[in-house]
Amino acid sequence: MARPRKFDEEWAVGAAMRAFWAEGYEATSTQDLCEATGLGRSSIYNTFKSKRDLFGQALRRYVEEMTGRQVEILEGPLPVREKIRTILVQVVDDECGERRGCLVVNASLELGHRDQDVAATLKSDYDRQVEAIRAAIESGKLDGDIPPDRDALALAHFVHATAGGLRIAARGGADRPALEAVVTTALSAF
Amino acid sequence: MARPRKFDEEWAVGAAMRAFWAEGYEATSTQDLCEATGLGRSSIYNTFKSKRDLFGQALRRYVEEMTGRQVEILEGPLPVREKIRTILVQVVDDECGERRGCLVVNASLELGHRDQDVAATLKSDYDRQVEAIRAAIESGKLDGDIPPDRDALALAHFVHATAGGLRIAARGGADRPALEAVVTTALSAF
DNA sequence: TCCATTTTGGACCGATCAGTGCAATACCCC
DNA sequence: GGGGTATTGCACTGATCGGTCCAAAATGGA
Repeated sequence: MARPRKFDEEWAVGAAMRAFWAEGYEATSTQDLCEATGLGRSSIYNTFKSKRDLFGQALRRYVEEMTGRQVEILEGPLPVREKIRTILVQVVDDECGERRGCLVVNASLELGHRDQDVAATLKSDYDRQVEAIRAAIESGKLDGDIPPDRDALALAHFVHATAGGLRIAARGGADRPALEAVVTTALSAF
Repeated sequence: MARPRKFDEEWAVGAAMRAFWAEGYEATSTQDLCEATGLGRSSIYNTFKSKRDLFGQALRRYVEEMTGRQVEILEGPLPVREKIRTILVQVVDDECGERRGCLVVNASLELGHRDQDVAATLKSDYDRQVEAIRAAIESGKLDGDIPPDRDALALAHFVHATAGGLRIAARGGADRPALEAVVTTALSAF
């Protein structure tokens, strides 16, 4: 009936996600998006409503992948303290090694306060992460790994905040030993 | 000898600081800076080398004021746990109340990885903050408020990271009870 | 008062921004 | 193999970006 697409939309969202991830929203121009996806401007604007819309899809893709991976760990077989340690160490490795940062953290600061759609995505991802951590801690109580009087929800918020704090600290100049000290100290709160 | 300035340079840096603080570096245009400072473009470029240079001065002003205030608390008369609590609660109030955020956190993510001068300012501020916290904790050991076997430097990195984590969490949608839970939990690590 | 010197306002610069318009293209169905 | 249709490349838009230029204005010293 008509000329078919030369590209896969899902793949394009992934490529855009990596571009936004590396440079941030404002710093990624539509030209950058063309180069990252390999598409022309027309194809991008024909497929996505706007740069903002494409970012929204990229962000949703990101949280789905990343938080999904995190939930896998939290629902896995490790003792709960090891689950938490794994998550925090992953952040440290991320920031010290490939220095990729986190699209959610970047988006929270860059757009969270002025884009309703982004804010909603971030909030629901926040809730999902905290709930997964809380559930893992609760089950840790049943295993006897966590004292039953500890507030699981508070600990979950705490773990999540610690992960964010590690990322900020790394960006602010903290080196790996400093970050590892943060992880060790955070775990001592359990 | 020559025509005198109609404005105070220090005041202009302060006004620019507030503009960058509210909107971020990229999102604050030179036009915004003119309006915030009340100066014309010529005056700004005659006084400061560039937008980047003005930002550098604004950032240094910010860390001097903010970290100075924090050091005052840390060197004050409170018991050390109360010092830490005060600092963390101040972050919570900041984020929940006036929602001003923190220029250091914003700059870390926006410019820390691509501006040498900014990175150096951030790193030296990081070191200054951690050192002040560490010193407070050490003196807390002498007072018997902190067990002497705790690693003061690790705790200092931890406190600093927690403050950053609170800010990220707030931007990501965490409400006040969640942030207060983080503070309480963090203090339980002492 | 007038000169040397600096600041000031505002026009202006080339570059780049997000987004649009359109003609050429390439495909599927008949 | 032609006709209908969605996609594609690319030129183009108006706006805005950071930064420059220059003439007019304003001052203190002579």
